[in-house]
Amino acid sequence: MSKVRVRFAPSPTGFLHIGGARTALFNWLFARNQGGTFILRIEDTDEVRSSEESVGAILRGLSWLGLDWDEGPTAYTERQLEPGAKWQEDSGKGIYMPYYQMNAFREGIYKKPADQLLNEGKAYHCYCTPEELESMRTRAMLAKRPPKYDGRCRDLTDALRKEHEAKGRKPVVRFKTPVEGTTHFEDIVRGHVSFENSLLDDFVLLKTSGIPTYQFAVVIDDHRMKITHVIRGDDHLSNTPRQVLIMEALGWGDFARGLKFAHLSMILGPDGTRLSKRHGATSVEEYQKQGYLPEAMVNYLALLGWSTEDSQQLFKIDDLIQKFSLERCGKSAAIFDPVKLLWMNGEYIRALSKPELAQRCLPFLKEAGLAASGEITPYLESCVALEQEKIKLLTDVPRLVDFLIRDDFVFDEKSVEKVLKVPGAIGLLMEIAGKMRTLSEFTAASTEKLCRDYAAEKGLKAGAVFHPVRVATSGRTQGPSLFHYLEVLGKEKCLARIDKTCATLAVH
RNA sequence: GCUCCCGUCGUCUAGCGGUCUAGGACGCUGCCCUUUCAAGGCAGAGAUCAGGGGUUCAAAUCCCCUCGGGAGCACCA
Repeated sequence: MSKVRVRFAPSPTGFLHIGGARTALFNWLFARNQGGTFILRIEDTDEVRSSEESVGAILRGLSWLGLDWDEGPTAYTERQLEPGAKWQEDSGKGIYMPYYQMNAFREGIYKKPADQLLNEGKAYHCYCTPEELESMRTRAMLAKRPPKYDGRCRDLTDALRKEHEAKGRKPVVRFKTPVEGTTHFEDIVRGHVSFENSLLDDFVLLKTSGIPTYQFAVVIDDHRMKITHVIRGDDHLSNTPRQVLIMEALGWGDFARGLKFAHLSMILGPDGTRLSKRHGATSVEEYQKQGYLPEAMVNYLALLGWSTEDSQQLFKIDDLIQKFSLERCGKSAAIFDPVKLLWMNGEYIRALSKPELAQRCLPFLKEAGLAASGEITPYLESCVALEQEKIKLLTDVPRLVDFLIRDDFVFDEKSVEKVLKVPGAIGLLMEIAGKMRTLSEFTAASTEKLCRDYAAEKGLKAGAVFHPVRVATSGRTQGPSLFHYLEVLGKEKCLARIDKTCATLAVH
């Protein structure tokens, strides 16, 4: 049994979206589970839609998710792009370079097999213009027939060929699809799949520019890179017979028969249609910006179309790798549920150690101007820790800890109205402050005892003391555990805040 | 239009002929804990297994049909 080799082969025509990330993840999990090789290949043969920016976004997205590849372009983290430089200039890593298809094209990698098919009469030049093809298609549609190419250039005479050439027409290379027979292949998630060849038309292998089409490049590269399993979205299911046919025509029947496919179900938006921009965030980078943890995203994505027998929900990454299998991938499409992702993110945030959590929050704190020093101080770490169980998104943090860091926090009018602007509130606060001043140890335990004793002494409910203290020191009725944040704030600040509140209130 | 794929609680799913009066998770409801908000604990509502025919002593599980959803049919990938 040869070693597993899988690839994730995105086309750089946009950012890394949720569906692509899921495909990449399943490839990666399978490779890691099997002790195989995970390859990243950039399919940039679309001259007009491919972009430098997209390559960067894909590399960045994969890195963020922790999906490292064994062969492919140099990782984003190892190679920051200098201005003006191109990702494709990167030599990458691995023994089957290049991993950018346009680089392979420049090296003439696709020309040889195309010539072979041409010479053996398994492919031919087609001189039809886009206009001719278009009218062919509309006529077929009107006649209620499948919009297929009719094969008119299959047996072009030399004279006709010369005539086209004389007019300056550049040919494409078309594959001579067998008109009869059935093409079979094995799919790990779908089982045995077969298609009638008669349904397929003579599709294009090489464009007029000489650049290969997806169908052709994929076959050449999968063979070249000795891929053993093709794991991709099931939107490619009906492309598969074409690819198998090409392999057989090239004499790679053994390779074709050994190749295993796994067509993963699609991910849909909440309304059951294909996930798109109008469903909100669809790129993994947007989720990063919104404060999701990559490990939560990975865990959530793994559960979209894959499950264990006991429906386990939370997985440490090593656990996931160990339990993952293609056989347990489902066939039906799954709807992406942002609510469950959010829950899972909270789970992962709660599982983080305090220093780690603070570190993850740093970019968001900086952005909000709450990390003056630019790094995590012990004080900042304590502030974040106070809110840990409440955090669903890292972007929640600045809002949550703001009052602990800035002394000019704003008071919530409703809270002030309800809790402080009541008879006796100022007196109570001043007395509490007076007692606090005498405290030698200013801890959660000591301040709590102080407040409880005071309440008992005055015959008040504990809440009647706690709430004014909370609003006086934080500006609102909602927040972390009162005495714990008082301890973090420290005696001096607490007293200053209570005094200031009393002074302000007394004026009105 | 043609071809292919899919169809279990609102959602992700377990189930691979009897152990299913269909299990788990998110969400939802209630209760408990509690200084607030969360978190946590407990309980509950929620699926005649898309519908209809078969096969079988026995079907969510096997077969057929219908319906519904999705995908593909480019010199895009």
